[in-house]
Amino acid sequence: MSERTPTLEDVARAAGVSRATVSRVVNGIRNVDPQIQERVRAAVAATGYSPNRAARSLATRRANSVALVVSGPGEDACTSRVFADPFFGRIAGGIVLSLRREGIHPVLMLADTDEARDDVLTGLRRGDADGALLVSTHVHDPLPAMLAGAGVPAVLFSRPVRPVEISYVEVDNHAGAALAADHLLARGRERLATITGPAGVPVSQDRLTGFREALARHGLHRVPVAEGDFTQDGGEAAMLALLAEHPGLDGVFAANDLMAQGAIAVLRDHGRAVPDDVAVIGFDDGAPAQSSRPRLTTIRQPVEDMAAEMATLLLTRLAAPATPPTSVIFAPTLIPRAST
Amino acid sequence: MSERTPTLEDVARAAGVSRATVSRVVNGIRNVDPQIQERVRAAVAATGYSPNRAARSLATRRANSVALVVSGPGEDACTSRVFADPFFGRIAGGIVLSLRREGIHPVLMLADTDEARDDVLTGLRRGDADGALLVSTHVHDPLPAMLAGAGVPAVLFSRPVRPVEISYVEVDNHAGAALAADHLLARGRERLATITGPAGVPVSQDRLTGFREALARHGLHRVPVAEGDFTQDGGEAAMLALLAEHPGLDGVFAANDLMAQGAIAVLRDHGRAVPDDVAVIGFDDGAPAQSSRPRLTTIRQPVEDMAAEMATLLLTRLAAPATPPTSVIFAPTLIPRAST
DNA sequence: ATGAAAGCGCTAACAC
DNA sequence: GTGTTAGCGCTTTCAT
Repeated sequence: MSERTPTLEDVARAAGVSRATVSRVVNGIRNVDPQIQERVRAAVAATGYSPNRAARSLATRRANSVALVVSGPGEDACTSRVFADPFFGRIAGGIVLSLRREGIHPVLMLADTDEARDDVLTGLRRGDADGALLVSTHVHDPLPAMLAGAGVPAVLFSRPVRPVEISYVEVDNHAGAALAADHLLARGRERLATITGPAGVPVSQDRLTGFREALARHGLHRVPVAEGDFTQDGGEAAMLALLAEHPGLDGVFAANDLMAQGAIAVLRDHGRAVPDDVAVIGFDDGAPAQSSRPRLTTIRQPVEDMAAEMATLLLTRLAAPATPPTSVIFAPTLIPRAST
Repeated sequence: MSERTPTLEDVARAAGVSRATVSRVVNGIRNVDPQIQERVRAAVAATGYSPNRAARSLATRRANSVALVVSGPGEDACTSRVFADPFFGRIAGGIVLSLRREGIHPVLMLADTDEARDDVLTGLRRGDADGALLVSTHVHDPLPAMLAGAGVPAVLFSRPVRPVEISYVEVDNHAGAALAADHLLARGRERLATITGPAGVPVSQDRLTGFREALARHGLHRVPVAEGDFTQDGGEAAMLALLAEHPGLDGVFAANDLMAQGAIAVLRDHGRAVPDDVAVIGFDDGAPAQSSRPRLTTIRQPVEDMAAEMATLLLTRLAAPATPPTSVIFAPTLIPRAST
């Protein structure tokens, strides 16, 4: 009838052994007589024992948890919108699923201001979590460097803008863009243009150069470029600019799906049928691509797999702290749909 | 040069007082001489002290953290998609922001299978987290009842299907639907129809009866109804059915934005201009509503505020465990855009 | 192979 | 007001 949750002590008493022995069994340490092991296991079941995290953490000096930190721009309105980005959702899902196999749950942190970043860093150094999985939407995010500097084990989604000694996962953006170029060309499109992400972001640059180089291999040089910002509105504006300069274009590669959607909307407004008059291809293959009209041909990033790999990389690093930073690059795939 | 993080003991020594006094100052407990308080504060700053969570939890028997549990259907593919739902993202954002003021970060848990639910419950009972914020996408989710039964403090987003003694926040769905009805009528639409969410879900039912009753007040009875499932595809199918039966309709209320988008796509495919021929209004006001073409008129749920309230309710309950379950209902607002 | 005992860093009675 | 002291529940040498 006691409300107290059972402790090691209780199990030990029930099994007629010492706390140390129970601890060994619970933690799967060898050198315990099989007979005793059995007795202890029975006692654990009988008492309904389950180890206390806090006590364990205190003794081992490990939190046994990792932080999932979202480092946004901090423009207030955007702050909570970061989470609403389906892209983040896919990452979170992949991470949760992967971490769960190890029985650990991520702690959600938001690093959207300098103060918040300091708090996150302080917490991590103090050991609130053993390491961090970082999703940065901020171009010049100082957090990766801060974490690396503080020696906090961390893994990024996407290569940092400035080289930092830190692990990360990334899709091969260059190859993905080439896939898009080849696909448009294979569809017989020749007057191509592209809508890029914000300049200065590695992802944008890689997709642009990948696209350009693939076209160059086919003798196409000087492709029209308009800069977007990865939002639908940005895509619309860029498409307008492109159309004004090159009314005869017949194929567009947008550096992400949202901008592709914006481009399609503008094209339709200007009487261009997609894909009959103009073919459009995006990048990501998130929910927007699958529900847009027409369904969007796109370059798929295996986001969930990448997120799972982030978790794996971090856990590996935690298990063997000497492991040097590692990066894993994933292959993109072409998903042909109705927009090309 | 020591790598050890400073402890209370270190601060106490530096300030020339006892651990207890430092603890009091750190925890803002009165009855400490202002002079000494000052000395302690200085020592804290000098040593760079920051309290150890595990030790504190062990001593207070409180984890000082809350769980954010997502209880999905467990159909594997859907599992990680739960997170990709922008709706969940908005909730998560609101919760993180609200919790942060208290210096606490939510622990993300996924309860998508019976086993996972048991694990979550076990962890919560053991005190891994002091309480739970539950977002359930599962219609007949057993978790709310499990939590209530185990006496775990919890707050739900949305009223549970079966009445359970548990706190929750909810938008006034009935009133929201009435807003939609009144708006369509005010726009001069008279041949109305509605696309509902899955039958059996309180949200669906409330929105349907709210819509019906508002129309009835204006003398309109027997409005055509088609059941959807809150997805865009479901909305498309429902719209097709509606159009087949009632080709002359001039206004549609979809129980959420995604279905409204599906409806718009189908209407366009069938040569109906929106809003000229048919006005469409949705519910939620998430990202889809703001980026669809035409921009979607919708009923806004203040999701972020609701999420923040969830956190507040839980923290209140944790501070005063005797507090009975409370529910807070939020007012929806009409957001007129281009689709009506 | 097992047990005894010393902490891990903090809080909370209780004494003064 | 402040200090002393006894744990919180677990891991981990160190003996045996």
